[in-house]
Amino acid sequence: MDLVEEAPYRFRIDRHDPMRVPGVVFASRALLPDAAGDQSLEQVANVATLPGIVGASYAMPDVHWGYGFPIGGVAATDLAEDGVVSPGGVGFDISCGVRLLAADLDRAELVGHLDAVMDALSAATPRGVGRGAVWQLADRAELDAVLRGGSRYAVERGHGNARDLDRCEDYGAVDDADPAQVSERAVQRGQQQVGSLGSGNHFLEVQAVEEVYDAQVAAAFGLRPGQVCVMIHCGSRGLGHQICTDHVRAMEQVMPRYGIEVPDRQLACAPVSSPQGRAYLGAMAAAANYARANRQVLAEAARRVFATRTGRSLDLVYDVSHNLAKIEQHRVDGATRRLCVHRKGATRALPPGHSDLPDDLRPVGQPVLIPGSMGTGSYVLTGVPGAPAFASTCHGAGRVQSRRQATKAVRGHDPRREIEARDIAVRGASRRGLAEEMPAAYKDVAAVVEAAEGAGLCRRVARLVPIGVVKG
DNA sequence: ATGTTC
Repeated sequence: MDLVEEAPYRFRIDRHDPMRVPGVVFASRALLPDAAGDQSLEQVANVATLPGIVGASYAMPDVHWGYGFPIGGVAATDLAEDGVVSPGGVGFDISCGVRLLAADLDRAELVGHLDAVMDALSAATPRGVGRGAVWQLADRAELDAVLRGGSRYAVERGHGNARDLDRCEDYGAVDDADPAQVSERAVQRGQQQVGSLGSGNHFLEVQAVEEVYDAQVAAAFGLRPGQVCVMIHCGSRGLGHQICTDHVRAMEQVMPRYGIEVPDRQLACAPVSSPQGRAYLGAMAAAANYARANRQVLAEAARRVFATRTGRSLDLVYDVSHNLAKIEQHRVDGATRRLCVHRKGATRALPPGHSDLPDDLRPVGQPVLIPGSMGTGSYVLTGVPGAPAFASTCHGAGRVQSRRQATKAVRGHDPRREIEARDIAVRGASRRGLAEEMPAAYKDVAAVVEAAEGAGLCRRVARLVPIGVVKG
């Protein structure tokens, strides 16, 4: 793959047939994927062949190999040019994302309570593959209410407060969810998982604000040095996974009908305006709302723990997804166009002044939440004006080892002890689960964030360090 | 990521 370094932290893959647009990779040279074990740059080029794609096929600094599209990829298609939507451009974990809560508590005040808080969070957070959830939905009708209403419905049912919704992307729910496009099997998988963490890289962490880069913006976000926070990273569980599976299959079957050819069958797609495109977007929106409700009720469970064990509250800083496609308006070549923006392992990063931000955040921009690898720290960023890639930035550290490689790499090591040796309390997680998530399996999140900022995608606001982690 | 291979 030929890369042209066209600016600091910016490489170009020149357009060649059948690409419709170039590829653009935002990264330092050191962060570029290793071609030997990772074909994500070929995937960037493959995505550039999609009908209706505009600008470029973009990759964030944490890019790595994924299903069809790279994880860390951003691609926008023009609705007026028969642009397509592709489930592979969203990923299996639809609306997987991050929620950050800030405690009215300083790190020093938590010291004596940490074990009790961690034990209580562990008990209050259903996790791992399979069942167990905070919220027992009454019936299918209530699941449909979750699919339509997301965090708004959760709050309506007592899981949180009205102010929470101002601090959620889309005020807690996306429009146009269509539960009728969610298969019976997806419904069955989703019925008993609202309020569950899942496994893999999903976690609930107690963290502390270690460093503030912009005091004014941090204060507007509700963050101060030394403050205790809770970060939750999870998604739409089996429901989102099943929806992705179902709609990839449906699109594979109809692509010839639309005359669409793609270089990888995992790029299955259909025009946004087609019945299959609309069906996917309706089901995807339902899964997005499910994921938001999931994070809302997990956060509420964490709040109850903090109230009981410390007497302190947890205020929502923000909740944002990093696996989603959205219909958005952007300026392209001097004209405003309606685009289907796919962000897969990429986070929306609205700049200051954006009309979709609530009043108190509009002057400073959207909080962007970046979880690091386990035990290494996380970042809070904000959007910047005039950024490339349709107001998007990175989503995390990004894998450099496959799960299999990571499992092999810990032979002869004790992963739990190595995390605890960093003064981080660990609750839950199998040996293999920890092995797959060890820092060595990931890029350095600090380098990823430096590259994202250097490329003009976002700006650093604060860095958080882990105190305790609850894992599946 | 995932009732970790319909």
